[in-house]
Amino acid sequence: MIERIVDYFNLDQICQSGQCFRMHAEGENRYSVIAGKHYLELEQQGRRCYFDCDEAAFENFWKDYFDLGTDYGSYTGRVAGTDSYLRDAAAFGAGIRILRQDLWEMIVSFLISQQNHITRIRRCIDNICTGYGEILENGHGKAYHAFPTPQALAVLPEDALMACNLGYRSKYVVRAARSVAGGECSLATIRGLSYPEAKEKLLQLYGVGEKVADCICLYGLHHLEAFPVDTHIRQAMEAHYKEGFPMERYAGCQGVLQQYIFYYELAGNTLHQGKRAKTS
DNA sequence: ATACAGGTCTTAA
DNA sequence: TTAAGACCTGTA
Repeated sequence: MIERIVDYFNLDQICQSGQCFRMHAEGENRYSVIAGKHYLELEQQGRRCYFDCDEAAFENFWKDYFDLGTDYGSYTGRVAGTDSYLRDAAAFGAGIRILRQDLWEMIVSFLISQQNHITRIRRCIDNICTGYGEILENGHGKAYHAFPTPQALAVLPEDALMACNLGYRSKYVVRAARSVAGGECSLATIRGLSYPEAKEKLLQLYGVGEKVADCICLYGLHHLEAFPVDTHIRQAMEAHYKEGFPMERYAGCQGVLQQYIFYYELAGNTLHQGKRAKTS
């Protein structure tokens, strides 16, 4: 068990921020995460965070995964004092981090994310993992499934994943798997590219458009200049940035700010609706 | 009930 | 180059 004091780190916010679909709430302040072949349970009490793993696993994997070497105050500190909306959003989601997730997992996850609710995205991903992911065992003897490899999905018929409730996204995922397994799309190459180059490569995958490519760049390659624009961000832009979002001012960390805005729109609105539901 | 969800592709002008 | 339609399915 590793204990760390962490600022700008909030597991509940990270879990709900819509970037990781394999992090689950397990109980009061407890969460589990599966990433690659790794499994972790962790718990947070205020600034104290307890990672249920040994020193080596923490130092070699989880520290990087949660981007714990980065001071997020260096991002929030750049927000213009006059931009009260963005300051509110950054304060609201102050514990969010851009996780450093696996590229292949992000390609599949965000192919599935299109025209979909977060709750259902999670279920879809659970389904393909239990259906096609390697079975592993954590330190406590509990079984879990790794994310399916490109090879495991590449051999399926294009509509096979409709059984996992992917709907019309099934063919996107299977074709992406074939591109990667067949070598036309090299993950290793993409990892070495700049943001514009990586995005261009990703756009060649069937089913990957502007928005999904940006999500993959942001969460799977940690290109913080990627700024995915979805329906929520679009609405926020129309409401608060009619002249356009100041990309130049925030050059190099637009993606982090996008995440604050996204979470603020999503979780902020949910809270709002919750209040309304109670009074009506 | 029913519009819409962390969009993209296809087809038609 | 732009614009409408189709697409699976289940939440809100």
